Amino acid sequence: MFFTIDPDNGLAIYDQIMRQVKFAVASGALQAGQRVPSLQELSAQLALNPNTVARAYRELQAEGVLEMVRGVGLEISSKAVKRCQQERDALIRERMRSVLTEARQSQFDDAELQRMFDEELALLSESSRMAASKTRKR
Amino acid sequence: MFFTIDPDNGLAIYDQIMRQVKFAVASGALQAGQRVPSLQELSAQLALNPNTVARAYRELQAEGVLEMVRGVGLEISSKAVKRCQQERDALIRERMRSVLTEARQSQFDDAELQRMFDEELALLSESSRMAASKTRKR
Amino acid sequence: MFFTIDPDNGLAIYDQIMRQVKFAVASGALQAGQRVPSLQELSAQLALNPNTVARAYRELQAEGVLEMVRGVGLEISSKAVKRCQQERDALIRERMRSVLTEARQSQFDDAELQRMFDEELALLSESSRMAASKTRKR
Amino acid sequence: MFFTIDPDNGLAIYDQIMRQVKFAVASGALQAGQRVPSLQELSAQLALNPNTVARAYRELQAEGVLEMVRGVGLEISSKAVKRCQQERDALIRERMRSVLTEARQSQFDDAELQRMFDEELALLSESSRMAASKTRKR
DNA sequence: GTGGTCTAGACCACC
DNA sequence: GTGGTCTAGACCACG
Repeated sequence: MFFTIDPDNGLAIYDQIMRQVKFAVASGALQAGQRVPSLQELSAQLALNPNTVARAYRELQAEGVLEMVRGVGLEISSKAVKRCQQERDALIRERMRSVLTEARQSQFDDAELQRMFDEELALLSESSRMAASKTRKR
Repeated sequence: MFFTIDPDNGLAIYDQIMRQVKFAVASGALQAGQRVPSLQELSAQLALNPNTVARAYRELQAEGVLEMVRGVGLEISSKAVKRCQQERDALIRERMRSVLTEARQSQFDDAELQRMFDEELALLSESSRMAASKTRKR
Repeated sequence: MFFTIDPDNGLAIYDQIMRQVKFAVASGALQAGQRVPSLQELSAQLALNPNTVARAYRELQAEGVLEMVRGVGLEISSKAVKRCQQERDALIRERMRSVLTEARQSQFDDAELQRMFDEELALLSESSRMAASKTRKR
Repeated sequence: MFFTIDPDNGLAIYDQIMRQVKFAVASGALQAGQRVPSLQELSAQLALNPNTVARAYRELQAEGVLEMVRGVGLEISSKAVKRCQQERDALIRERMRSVLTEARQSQFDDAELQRMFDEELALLSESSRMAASKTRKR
């Protein structure tokens, strides 16, 4: 498991950790029942204070994403997977709606929006293709 | 000028004011040279602490969107219009890109994304049509 | 609002604060919309670190008992009252059941239990009467 | 001897073991002089870390409930029975008092409390009757 | 003034 | 070894 933290992100660090855990669960990178890095491990790896990681984990427990196994550590709750996926999908749709709403208010018409959508999608595919070929070369 | 403020928006109130001013400039609702409501007027109208409005206006001055005219008040800078439009367009494109990026990372494929895009756009057109017809009836 | 904290209670201090807030809400001592003491006030009054109080308040927010009003403070959510009452009642009934269950397993019969119940209730009424008369004298 | 352990009980596992041993002594399920399962047996049976069982036994020895008999194992101390019973009774009375106190503070009046008491007792008798008839059928 | 976040480091209970 | 709790004190954003 690798997390990337950006302290200047606007989002609180504990929140970034929470999101990345949920995202990993939703995408299957973290399976139900799988252990999550210990407080000590993760705080060392990310060069953070253990309390910061502890807060993220504590709130993930409160949300039912993580479960504690005494003397062992924290692991992904089996009930969490579906919820994380739904949460992620709802989030994306919500953001899509918000972008389109704002664009419409700014007098963008459908054709312009479709063009912007296509351009960005193409750009994205391009860059992911490049990343993939880069990986292959390694 | 009518602004709508949502205190539970996550965004700071002063930021919401700034965005709405810039948005109004970009869309032509506020023209260059036009006066902006005074601190007292706006804070009273929005039931906000004058400090909050003051901060928004102060930062808009710093960005060159507003200009102080002695004995008159604050008005829209003539240089501001183009910049606000560019800013708005860049912002929307940026957000579109960010949504698509995140969606791709969540294993959405192009077809699904196009479908979601179309659905949300249709929904939006529908609701704006309804709003329009409602307005016509008044 | 007066809270009493016992550091050697077994329960975490932040938990004691949470319970007492919920209890005060359930019993009507704290009304919906009413402000709760600020972090600084309460931590000073209880001689606690502000972080400890902050955690209690943060989790009460997460549970929907408190709501933040920016620049003002935290206040009792209107939706919280009923939930706090139900929570309190369920808790008491649950504990009553647990005591009776354990007593039954220890071969107490109904008559003995009823006697113990009456004795303790009488004792309780006695002591509350004394407290009341003491208060009256002040 | 059958113990039931609930890892998510709030109570520490070693504490649950201690309570159940004392409870069995108080109720006569474990007689004075009777041997208690060995560390290995009990830890295997309950799927627990032997250290956990060891700690429970160690503290029960310190309290004088268990006695080490060389070459034999741990057995129930003869002095333990009365003390366990008293402890149990005091515990139950204490918990009854605590429930009633809290209920009173929550504005329950005597009639309500008596009703809750009767209901829960009836429920309990009901369920124990059902369990008994179930056992008879086997 | 309000709360929010983070760091640093302590002690504890449990396995 | 695991996480849980608390303290002390810093800095920031917001109103």
